[in-house]
Formats: sequence, C-alpha cells, structure tokens
Amino acid sequence: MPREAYGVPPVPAEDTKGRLLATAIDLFSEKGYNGVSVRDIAAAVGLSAPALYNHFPNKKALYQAAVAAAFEGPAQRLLADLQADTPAPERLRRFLHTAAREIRQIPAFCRLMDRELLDGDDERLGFLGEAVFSPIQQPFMALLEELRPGCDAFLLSEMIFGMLKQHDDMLALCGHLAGTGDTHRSPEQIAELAFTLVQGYLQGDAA
Amino acid sequence: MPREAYGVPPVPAEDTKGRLLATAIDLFSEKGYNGVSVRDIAAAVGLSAPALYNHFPNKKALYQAAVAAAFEGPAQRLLADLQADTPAPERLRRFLHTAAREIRQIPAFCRLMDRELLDGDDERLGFLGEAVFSPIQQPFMALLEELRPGCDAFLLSEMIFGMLKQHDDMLALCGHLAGTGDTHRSPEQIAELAFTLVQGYLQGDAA
DNA sequence: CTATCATTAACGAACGTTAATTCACGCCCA
DNA sequence: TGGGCGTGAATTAACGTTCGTTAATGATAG
Repeated sequence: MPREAYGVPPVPAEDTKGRLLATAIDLFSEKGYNGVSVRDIAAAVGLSAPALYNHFPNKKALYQAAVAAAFEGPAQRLLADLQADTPAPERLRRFLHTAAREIRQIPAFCRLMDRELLDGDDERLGFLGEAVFSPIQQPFMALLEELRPGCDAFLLSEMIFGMLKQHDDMLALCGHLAGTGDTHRSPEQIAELAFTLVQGYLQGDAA
Repeated sequence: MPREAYGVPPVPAEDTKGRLLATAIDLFSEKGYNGVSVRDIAAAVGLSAPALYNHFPNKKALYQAAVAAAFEGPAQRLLADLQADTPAPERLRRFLHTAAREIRQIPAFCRLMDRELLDGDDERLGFLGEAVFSPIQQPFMALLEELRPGCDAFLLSEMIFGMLKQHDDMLALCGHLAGTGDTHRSPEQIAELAFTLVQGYLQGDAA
C-alpha cells in the first residue's frame, strides 16, 4: 500500500464541487454527455474518479447540475433586458444585442442547449423548457405582440433566436467554406442585422 | 461447434450495404455517434456486429458514409431550386419553401448536420463545408446579392438558414413550453414568414 | 471521535475489433 | 455435364480497453 501520495492537497476541501461543475460545463458542452467520462472530469480538476462521487451521486446528476448552472447566468441577463423600463423598440434592440453577446461570449451556453435539444430526455427537456426557455420566451413574445399586434409571436421568437444563433453554430465550419472572403461577424453586426430584419417586418403593413 | 444457425438467409447477399447505410443514418441522427454501437446497427438490420465489417472497414467509415448519403438528396433538391430559370424573388421563395420542407420531412438531415457542427473533426467539417454547404450557399448568396446589391449576403444566408431550422430543432421542446397555445407550424408557414421578413429587408431602403 | 474528502483496487458491463470458421454461390477445366 | 475451388458474406468466440460505479481504506479538520 502506498503511503505518501495522499499528501498533495487533502486540504480543507476547497470548493471542489464548484470546480467540478465548471469543468463539467466546459467538457460536456465541448464533447457531449457520452464523449466525456467521469474520469476525464475528475482528472481535469486533479482528482480521481471515485472522489467525484463525494459531490454528485452519479454522472447524470453531475450533467444535469452542469446544464442548470450553465443556463442560469445568461437566462437572468436576458430576462433583465426584457423587463427594462424603456420603449419597446429599444427593449427589442437591447435584447438582441445581449443575446448575440451571450451566445458569443459563453459558447457553452448554446452548445449545451443544442445538445439538450438533440439528446435530452423528457425530464431534461422539461427543465429546459419550463425553467430556462419559457421565462424568456413569454415576455419576448409579449414584446413582439406589443410591437405588432396579431403577429405570430411564437414562430417569430423562435426564428429570431435561430437568426442570432446560426452564425456561431457554424463558426467551426467557417474555415471550410469555399471561396468566401471574411466569414467572421461581431455580435453587434449580427444583432443589428437581425434588428433591421425584424424591425422592418414589425413596422410593415403586410398581412 | 454449432452447425445449423447459418441457415437463416445466407441468401444471394442482397443490398445489405444499403440497408446498413439507411439504418446508420436513422440511428446516428437520433442518438449520435457515441450513442450508437456497431452492434446496434447490425442488430437493426438482422446481422451480427462482425458482419458489418464485411461492408465497412470500421465504425467511423460507416458514419461518414451515412452522413454523406444523408446529405446527398436534400442538397441536390435545394441546388435545383437555386438554378431554376425564374425571376429572383420567385427563386428565393421557392428555395425557402423547399428548404423548410426538406428540414421537416427529413429530420435526419438537420439532426446530422447539427451533430456534425458540434462534434465534427477537421476532416468531417471539411467535407460538410466543401461538398455540402458551399455548393448551396454560394448560389444562394449570389441570389441575395442580386436582390439587394451590397447586402451582407454571407451573414444573411446564415441567418435565413437559422430561421428555417430553429422551429424544427425545438420541436422536441414544444411539449414543455409553459402556457403557449398551439406550437406547431407547417413548413409553408415557416417559409412564408421567413420570406416576408427577408423580402421586406431586401426591398427596403435602409443602409 | 467523527465526519469529510481523498486514495487505490476492483467489478461487471459494453465497446470496437479481430480471429477462426462455415455456408452458398459462380467459375474454370476435364 | 459436372466437380473442385476461390470468393463473399455470414456466424460464434474472444481480445483488450474503457466505462460507470462500489468497496475498503487512509488522512485530516473540528
């Protein structure tokens, strides 16, 4: 039996759980649930795999906690924009900019969401829909209705999200697109083009 | 040594390879590369796992062949719409409708693309970009430029794709969205709203 | 002393893959 | 016309690896 080797840092304990969570967010968003082993996550924070079970009962619980933690910050910031006390068009514009910025700055946010949409079971999709998506989508739909009563706010809200997200989803592909010159766009460019598109529709007079 | 048991159908050979490919498309798009084992695929066509190695050298090769096969049909149909000999606005409208329809009718198409964007290595992303995406995106960008010279056709093409795709990406989530009434939209509804949005922008006079 | 948090060892399952074998068919030569 | 024979495609058995997880144990702080 080896004696020394425990000496590394059996220190006070530290916020090992928090580091596990943060590492899990990174790795799961990068490689997916099946692409990351508990040994990977534990090793990335300097632990052995069984030590992880002192903080989370199993791999799935760690994953769900990581997803929940990853969505918390961005969701709060987006909601704040929608609840601001400014004219509706300005609220829309700010929301689009914040969304585009969050998508770019926190890649794990979108990647985890994409993965959940592809692989989430009913329970996980329930959490995503009821705790993350709906609280943002509902006031966003209300804003769209306010700007253009009678519009299909539901479909429109989804489309706008897709507009903002697609460019970042395809960032990995940019190096492999033939011929196209500059393929990088700032979040501000994305938000502004989306705003122009949506604004034009909301102010239009077509049925 | 067992004797009988080989008697099932060591038949002429059949298009076993084609059935393996079709099954692989279904399973990989549904559960992802790591979520499907070669035993799963083989069993789904009534084979043992090693038999699969008579048709594909390994799992990765089968996966790449499945991805290539899944993209072939939709990509051809989309390209045909862009090369039609009709006025530009009509070409745009038809393209949007075909894209929305393909996305809905062949879910494996979008799911595999999403998965490739998330997990594809450089080689696979190269194939996706150069053999699938670029041949469609380039003429689509040309069409957008024709409709509104000087516009950011690259970003716009991505955004339009995101618009068309998002609703179907979120279909699994629809059951879990709070309060919202009807959440189902036909491909025609999606294409028409996207067309209206884009048309308004392309005809607009804003910078 | 006890609870907490780490360790190493190990289990059973599933994975991708290889090896050895068997069967059925198509072809060439007598 | 018919008999060996090679090839293709399937089988079972088994390999080494990795996985998630548990057990047993040790060190340390309060």
